[in-house]
Amino acid sequence: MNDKRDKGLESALGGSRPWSPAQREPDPLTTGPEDPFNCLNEVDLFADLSPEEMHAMEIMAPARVFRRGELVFSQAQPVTALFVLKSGRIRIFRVTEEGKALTLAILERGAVFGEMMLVGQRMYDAYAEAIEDSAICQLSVEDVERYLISDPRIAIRISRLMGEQVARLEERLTDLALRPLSARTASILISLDAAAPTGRFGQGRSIRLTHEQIAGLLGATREATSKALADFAARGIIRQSRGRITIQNPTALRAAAVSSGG
Amino acid sequence: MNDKRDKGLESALGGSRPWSPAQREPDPLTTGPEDPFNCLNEVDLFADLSPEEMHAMEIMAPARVFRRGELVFSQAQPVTALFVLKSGRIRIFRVTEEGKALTLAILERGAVFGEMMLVGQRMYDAYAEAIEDSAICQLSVEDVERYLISDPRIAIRISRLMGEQVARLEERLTDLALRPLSARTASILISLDAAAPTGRFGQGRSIRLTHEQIAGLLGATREATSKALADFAARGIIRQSRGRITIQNPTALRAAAVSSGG
DNA sequence: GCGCTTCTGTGTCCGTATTCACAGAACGGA
DNA sequence: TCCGTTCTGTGAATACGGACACAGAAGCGC
Repeated sequence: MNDKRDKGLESALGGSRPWSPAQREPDPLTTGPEDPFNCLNEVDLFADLSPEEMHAMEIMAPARVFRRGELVFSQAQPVTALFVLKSGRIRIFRVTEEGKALTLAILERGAVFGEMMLVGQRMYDAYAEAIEDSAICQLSVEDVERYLISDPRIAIRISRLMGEQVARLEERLTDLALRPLSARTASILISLDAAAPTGRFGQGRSIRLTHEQIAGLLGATREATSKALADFAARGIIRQSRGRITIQNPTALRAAAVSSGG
Repeated sequence: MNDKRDKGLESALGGSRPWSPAQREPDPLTTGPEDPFNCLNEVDLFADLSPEEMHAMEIMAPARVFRRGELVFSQAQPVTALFVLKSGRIRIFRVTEEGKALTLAILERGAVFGEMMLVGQRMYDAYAEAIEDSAICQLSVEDVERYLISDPRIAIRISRLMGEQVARLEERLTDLALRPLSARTASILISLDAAAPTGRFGQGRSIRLTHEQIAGLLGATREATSKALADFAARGIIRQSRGRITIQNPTALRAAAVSSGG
């Protein structure tokens, strides 16, 4: 039975894993402590803290680098900390016994995860994988309990955070239940675009995900997702290049998100 | 476009609505103020309040009766209060433009809803319908803000509540995305049974929902749901009578919930 | 008991999305 | 430049569930 699960996980991770090849990029991860983004700034959750408090927290939060493909947590290494994503991107996903996976979220820099711990929940069956090399700060459970949960300013932020999450999940659930794939694909492109890190300056926004990653978010197969995307591209609604999608015609995309008829 | 939406809602409510026929039951709703369940006891959210505080809140919470089929809130009458379900049952659901509905929850006595308001969210596209005659207390936004959000004891309960909700939603989302209908049906029977109000005394537990209501929770059609249930019944896993399901073989049901193969 | 309504059981047809199976394209590394 | 890997495109067969259409059963009101 454990074999089965492991096999499942392996395929959920995308088949044969290339843990091996060394990284190419100049590795902006190991920049010194003078990094402008010192874990806790830019994180909504801590927005109410004074600079001093922020600094105190930073000291408690050791950063660690995860290579692309590495698991930040899993069932084998369950969540014992609150994570803050300093750089890179993380994919949160769940896996069934059969080895199928659904991506719950793809997080960008500044995101907090492992938040379920904050509200007395376990992260059932959840995995977190670095889809790029990522630097992550961890706050231990003890520190979190001492400094965060007790702080009413933060407590209220936690509530809000959870509330947003509930709203997003309800939306996704109804979409999945009631809308055809093409419409869901359009919807997700819209929200991914909105969430996308504002490209360098001005526009140039683009969604940097592969079809497979998008499929994982949609709860659909890669092939079906590719088809939907190809269709949008053919209609000039989006433009694609390898691992990158740019929205050309937001209006048409919004229309495609509601009307079932393609 | 408004016509369309209204039509959609109507069918989501179950086709031709029987608002008309007067109720039959001896109406336990209009019992006097000495009702043992005075809105706020038995509600987790307020568990930390002292009897005096509880009493103070009760005074602020007028109860109202909703007849079966009535809408507690909708887009037309958006949420402006926190609701506490005193008796009866409420179905929370969402509707798409096309008039398809997904049930987010079916609430039993003691449940709190409209909680999104507590965390600064609107209830987008959400409706609440009484599926039985129900008595509901309402706490106005102002009171909620004054007495609940500011109270750290309650704030922490709110966080927990939202956390549970997130966990449930994530579970449902992955189920819907990755599991076949038969397995989802089994799963939902298990959780409905667990959540079912403990029948009179001892066991005798049973799920009091129609196939259509279950289908609404599953995000499937009534027919497909009926088939799955009929199959379970044929295999002796459950026993059905009109609007009521009893689990006969929990073990087999749990097995059916995981294995995709019938 | 009678009649209406709601609920449940099936049965057929059909459409969307999955599965499986390749082929070509893009990119990175040697 | 060549090679391997990862992505993307597409096609055929299949399956699961949806849509539609009834028929019988169970309650409820009268």
